[in-house]
Amino acid sequence: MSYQEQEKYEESELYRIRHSAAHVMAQAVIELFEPGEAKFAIGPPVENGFYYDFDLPRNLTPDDLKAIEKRMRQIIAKHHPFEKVVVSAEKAKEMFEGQPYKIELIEGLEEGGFDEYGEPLDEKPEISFYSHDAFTDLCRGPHVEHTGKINPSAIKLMSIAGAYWRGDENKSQLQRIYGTAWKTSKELEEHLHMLEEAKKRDHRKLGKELDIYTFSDEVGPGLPLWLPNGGILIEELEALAKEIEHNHNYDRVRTPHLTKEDLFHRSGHLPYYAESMYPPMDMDGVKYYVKPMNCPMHHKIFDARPRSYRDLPLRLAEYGTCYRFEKSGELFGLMRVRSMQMNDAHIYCSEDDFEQEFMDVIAMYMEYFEIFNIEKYVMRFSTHVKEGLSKKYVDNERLWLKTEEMVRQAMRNGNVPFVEVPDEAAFYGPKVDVQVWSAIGREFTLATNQVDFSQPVSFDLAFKNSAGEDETPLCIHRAPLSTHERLIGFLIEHYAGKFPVWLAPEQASVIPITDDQNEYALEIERKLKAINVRVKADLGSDRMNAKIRSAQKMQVPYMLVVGKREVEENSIALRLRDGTRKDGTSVDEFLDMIQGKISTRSAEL
RNA sequence: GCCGACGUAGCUCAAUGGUAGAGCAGCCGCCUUGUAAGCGGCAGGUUAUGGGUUCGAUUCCCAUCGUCGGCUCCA
Repeated sequence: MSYQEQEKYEESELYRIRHSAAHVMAQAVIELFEPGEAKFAIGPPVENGFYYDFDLPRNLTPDDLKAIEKRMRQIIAKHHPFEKVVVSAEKAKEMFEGQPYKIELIEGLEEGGFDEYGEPLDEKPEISFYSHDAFTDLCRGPHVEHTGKINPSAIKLMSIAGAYWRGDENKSQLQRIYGTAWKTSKELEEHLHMLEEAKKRDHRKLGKELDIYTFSDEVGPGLPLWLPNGGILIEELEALAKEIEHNHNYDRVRTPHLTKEDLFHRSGHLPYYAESMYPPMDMDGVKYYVKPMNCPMHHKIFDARPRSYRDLPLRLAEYGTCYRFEKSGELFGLMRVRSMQMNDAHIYCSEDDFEQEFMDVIAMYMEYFEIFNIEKYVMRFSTHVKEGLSKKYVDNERLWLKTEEMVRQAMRNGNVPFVEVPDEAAFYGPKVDVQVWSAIGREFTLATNQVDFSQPVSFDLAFKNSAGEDETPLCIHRAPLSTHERLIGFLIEHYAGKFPVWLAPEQASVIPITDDQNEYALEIERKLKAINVRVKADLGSDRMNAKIRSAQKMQVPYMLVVGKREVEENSIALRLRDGTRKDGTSVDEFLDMIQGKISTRSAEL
């Protein structure tokens, strides 16, 4: 669901159904325990369903889930009406005695401060309850008229998960039950089918099947090993990035993986980012850290000699390898790893040049998105919050406000739609991220474009302006192609393994029908290799059908079937990955065609 | 890191308180084939690791490691 659609969803019938289903589920869960034993927290509708969080005397099991679902159907069958009452805060607290989470919510509402997610509210809301059958919940609604409006054959409890109260890892951990609810059983089935289909695109599954990457317990969690096919993807992506960056006047640099501790103190990574860094290693009493980001080293390159305004904007690019100590539970296939190569660059510019440089990066996003046919994404403008200053964010409110306004204006002037998200900035400045979704619906930041007003100061970076005075540059950190890891994880799912020809690890497979055509197949292989096509003649003892099948499974874009006829005609029977056949294609014609597809990075076969 | 589930051959999965079996992949042979699996054979596992219970553990228990579903966090 996009952010824009959220407003409409809250007014929909489906939203009321799901919200009501959450209440029914809560009743069923509470009934499993002695009165007062089960504490319940919140239970909102979410995309495709709902959840409810509980604090229970014991852990729920999958068998409980079945029992809860069964009980829900009984409650639904009784057509209990949902009734709303507005009450005073005192009365509300009285009624929820022994329910600490509810009391906390009521106190939040009473102060007019926060909603059920702990988000600040503009005005003091009324306190209302919704009741059905024997269950009453603090709730602002809305609900369906009665439980019978929930279709008992269109609901399903999906999973049990842990979740922190108010999303705060320092608070108690609750048990969350996720459910899905629809209007009809057909919609439910379609949803479940869609989840199955999504699993087939999961990059962890396809990455294995297509021999792209692997993990080894001995190497370590979150440290992917790229197989040859993955190596090809990386090289193609780097070639693309280098080409585009060349066109946008970037200079390429290279920096080491290790740095002395002091550099990261100066950059602010220590302490702001320390939690995500691998612990230091000690060399003769000096501490070294593996780098979680490339920026400090690029700053030193900027500072390698005195700079003039004539040097600016200075754009330093590097596919830098970084290491971040992500918490174990945060790892996720290729999308969230501990070693990564970033499509990194740092742009040093004057304030006057800022808008143009920032928007040039946004334009670069668009160039890439066109090449990859990426259409579903959201630009997120992440800003600081005052309370985070000196804790999560460098302590300079004036520059935060100033740079945030610069970004806001630049995005508006460029007519780029974005959503603004407070309290998600980098420690050194505001940023615009591109959010995408994995096949299984998990949200990820793909590209990023960040302003940094802090590090240039702490690194004493300066250039002589045209008046001959020292001026501090702004720094833009940007990664339009994300990291190889996350981008490739994303692309595997985006293409469902069917990479465009230019990216495909194996671009063509020559398939002789009998051994008599082996020589001819090798000749075609040679011709293709000569124009740098990744091709293999499949001379194995399998029958042609089996060879086609294995090429199909590896999503090879072109299968060149050659039999007696083709040898005589100096042609190929071309089969595209999508099943299209072009028999009698001349060899020269095919050479031209594949070369064209590759050189233009065509999305078409 | 936290809550929960899971961990059998390269892959997908089966079985059992008496030291495991299939399909695919691999290797060898036969077949010489016209657009998604030709046939036969061989080989492959200290059942993640380390303890414990037991006459006996892969199966039961504990710990560790890893993976997965979430939470937190993020490129």
